[in-house]
Amino acid sequence: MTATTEYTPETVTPEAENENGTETGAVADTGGAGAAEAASAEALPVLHPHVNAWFELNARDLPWRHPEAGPWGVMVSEFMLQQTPVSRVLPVYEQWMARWPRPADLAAEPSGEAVRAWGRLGYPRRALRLHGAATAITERHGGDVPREHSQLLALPGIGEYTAAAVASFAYGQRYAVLDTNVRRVIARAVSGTEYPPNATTAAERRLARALLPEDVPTAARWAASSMELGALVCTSKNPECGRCPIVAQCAWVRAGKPPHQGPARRTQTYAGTDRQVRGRLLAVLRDAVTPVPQKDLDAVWHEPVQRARALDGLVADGLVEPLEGGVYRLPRT
DNA sequence: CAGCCGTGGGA
DNA sequence: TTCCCAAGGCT
Repeated sequence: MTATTEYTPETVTPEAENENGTETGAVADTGGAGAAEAASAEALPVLHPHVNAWFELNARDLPWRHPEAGPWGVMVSEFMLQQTPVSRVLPVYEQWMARWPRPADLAAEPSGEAVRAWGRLGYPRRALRLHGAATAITERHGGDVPREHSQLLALPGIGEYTAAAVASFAYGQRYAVLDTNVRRVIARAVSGTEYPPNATTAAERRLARALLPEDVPTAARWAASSMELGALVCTSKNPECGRCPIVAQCAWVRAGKPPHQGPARRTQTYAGTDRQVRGRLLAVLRDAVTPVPQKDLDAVWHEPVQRARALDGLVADGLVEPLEGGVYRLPRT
C-alpha cells in the first residue's frame, strides 16, 4: 500500500473553524533581535518540497500514522517513542491501544497497571505520566486529547517536543517539531555541522520556525517528513547521503562532511548505577501478581545501601507502593 | 542547566 | 566485548 494516504492528520473538525493561521509554532519567541532574525532567515534553503515528496514514497507504515489511531494513539506513541526505538514500541503500542482505546479507559485503572503494561520499554516514569495525562484528559477535557498546544503542554509527561508533535501529527496544526532527528537534519543541511548542540538552543528554535512552510497542511507534513528523514537517511552514525532528497542543498555535505568538533556528548553509563538497580527491582514487581516480600527485592542487588536508595527512589517516584509488613507492589492508585 | 531517569539491538 | 544510541521530560 502506498504511504501517501496513511499520513492524513485526523481532523476532528474538518471545517476547522479556521485553526488560526497565525500560529507560529511551539517555540516561544525569546523576544528582541528582530532584525537579526529577519536577516538570517533570508538565506535559508527551501527544503520542504523535496523532503515532503520523498516522504510520500518512503514513509514507514506505522500504526500511529493510521487515521484510526486518532489523537490518543498519536499521544500514546509519542510517550513511548521518547528515547525508545520504533521496533520496541510497536508491540507494546498495539497491546496498549487494544486494552485502553480511550484516555478514560486508562484513567479508570490503577497507575500500576500502566507501569506493568509498559513492560521493558524503559523509563517507566513515562507510564506513570501517561496515566496521569489520561486522568487529566478525562477530568479536564471531557476525555478528548486537547488540541491546544498550551493545554497539551500542561499535561504530565508532555514537554515542548511532544506538545508540538501531537498538535501537528494528530491535529494537523502548524508547529515546529524539534526532536533529535529534526535537529540533526537542520544541523547538517542548514548549519553545516555534523551534530546539533547538546542542548536545544534558541538559534535552533529560530531556524526551525524559519524553515516551517506557511501553508498549514504542508507544515504538518514537513514536521513528519523531516523527522522521518532523520530517522531513516540522515542518521546519527552512517547517513546515507546518496539517498537524501536534499543532498544538493546540504551545507554539511558541501563543506566536505567535517567531523564533529567540540566536546563529545555525554556517554551515559549504566552498569552499576541506581538506574540499573531500579530496573531490576521494578522488573520483579512487574512480574509479580501478589505483593513482593523485601527478601525477594534484596536478591536483585548485592549492595544494601544502593539497593535501599533505589527502592526509596521508586517509592518516592510513585512507581512502587510499600505496604505493611515489608512487602511491596505496583501502585494501586 | 547538567544530571538523572531504562533498555536492548546493532556496529 | 564495548560502545553508541533511540520521536524527551523534569528538576
